[in-house]
Amino acid sequence: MLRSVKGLKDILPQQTPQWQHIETVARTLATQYGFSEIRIPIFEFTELYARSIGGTTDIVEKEMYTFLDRDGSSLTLRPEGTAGVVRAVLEHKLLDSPTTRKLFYLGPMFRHERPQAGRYRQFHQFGVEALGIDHPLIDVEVMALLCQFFSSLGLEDLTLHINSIGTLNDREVYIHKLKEFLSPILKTLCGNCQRRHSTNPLRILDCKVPVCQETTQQTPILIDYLSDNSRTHFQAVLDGLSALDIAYTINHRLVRGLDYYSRTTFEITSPHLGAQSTIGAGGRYDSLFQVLHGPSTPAIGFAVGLERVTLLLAEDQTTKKSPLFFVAGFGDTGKPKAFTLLYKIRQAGMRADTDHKGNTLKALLRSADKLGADYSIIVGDNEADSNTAILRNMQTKVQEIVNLEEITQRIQKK
RNA sequence: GUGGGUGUAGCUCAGCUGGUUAGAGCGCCGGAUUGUGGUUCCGGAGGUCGCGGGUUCGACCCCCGUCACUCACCCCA
Repeated sequence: MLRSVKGLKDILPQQTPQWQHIETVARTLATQYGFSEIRIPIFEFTELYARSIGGTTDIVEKEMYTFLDRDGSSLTLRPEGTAGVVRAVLEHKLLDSPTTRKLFYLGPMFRHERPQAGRYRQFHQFGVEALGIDHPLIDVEVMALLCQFFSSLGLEDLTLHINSIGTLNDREVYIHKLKEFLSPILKTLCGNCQRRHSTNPLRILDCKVPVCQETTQQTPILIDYLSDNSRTHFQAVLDGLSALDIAYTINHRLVRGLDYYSRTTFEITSPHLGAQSTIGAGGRYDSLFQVLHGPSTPAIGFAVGLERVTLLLAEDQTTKKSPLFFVAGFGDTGKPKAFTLLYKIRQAGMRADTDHKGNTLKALLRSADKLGADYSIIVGDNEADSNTAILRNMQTKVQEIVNLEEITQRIQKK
């Protein structure tokens, strides 16, 4: 049997109402907060991601779906949204208009990871990007939107973790201190962390190995090494969150994985998800524009993993649909008349269906029942001859005879 | 890339320490006379027991390999 590719999921008809709901909430809220939707390509030149995400990150090193185009250029399925948005913004000079500096997107991303609960090779993200605004209150706005998105969906028990990883300079100073502190006790750390010490020392902070957690209790704290600017900014963000009554936890270990982050970083976690507990995360990326040869532009954004959101949502997200009319036509004259009627009802904007195979009233009503019809419209030869139809309420079994010409008008009110 | 768990009907699962025709519930299809569904009753279809090899008189069951799914590590949304 042909199967789907590993790590890819079909979203089946039972689940699409839930997805539509999530997407509607995302679009509505983002719009309320002043963001406009942008739709960018699903693949880009590999260079874009290599440069923006960072050459030593796992994403770039081993998780990208990269392939050669016919002319030999290297293309990559987007592993995240920010890089593409920034590219599009630069390409179309969107920074020049105040109406196109706050953008949001919705769509699939691709990473070649080993699938796991809440982690897929094609997954969907809802993300926002606020560009060109340095003010700490935009950080607060973005986090407020993120929190409101989750609460609108009815998610509970979530924690907003926040930290500041400072500017590149701040971090250099800190990383130096950190390595200095860890050097003498390096042997006590796990093998992974011993390696990280030289490659990516910040990551040691969020190592889950107990020994490492223990020893890193005593390490210098990043926010103690922030420059005055970064520190003031961070404090203003925290004050802003408090002013809005948004609960947060300062998490000194929160260091984002992508190279382009700076200063404010945040993450929302749920205790109900197993190992992949982060459902949304983001932060500032003030230097990304320059990395991509654009003008120096402060920016902040977040991305939400939609599959993880669906895992937290109640299964029975039954969305109310408009009533379904089942047209039950049978007999030599009834059947054709019913088919025209079916078309007319649909043209009038109502939801209607039939069963072409059913030739007896019994079989047709059974089909109506299985399709979950609210009303059946019965057109047998008798009805066809008198130009009428029987309108049957499937729940109450109440029936009435309606003239064929008036039927669409008659049921419009149902 | 590394490790653990699982793999029997469309779905959820049963199948005793290896023993011959592999079962149940749900679902699906059909019937219970003449133009009225859901309930009930009756009947039916549907399975290379993931795949390949081995041990055995005999394997769904034991062994090896392989694939798939799944969870965890790594990392991330």
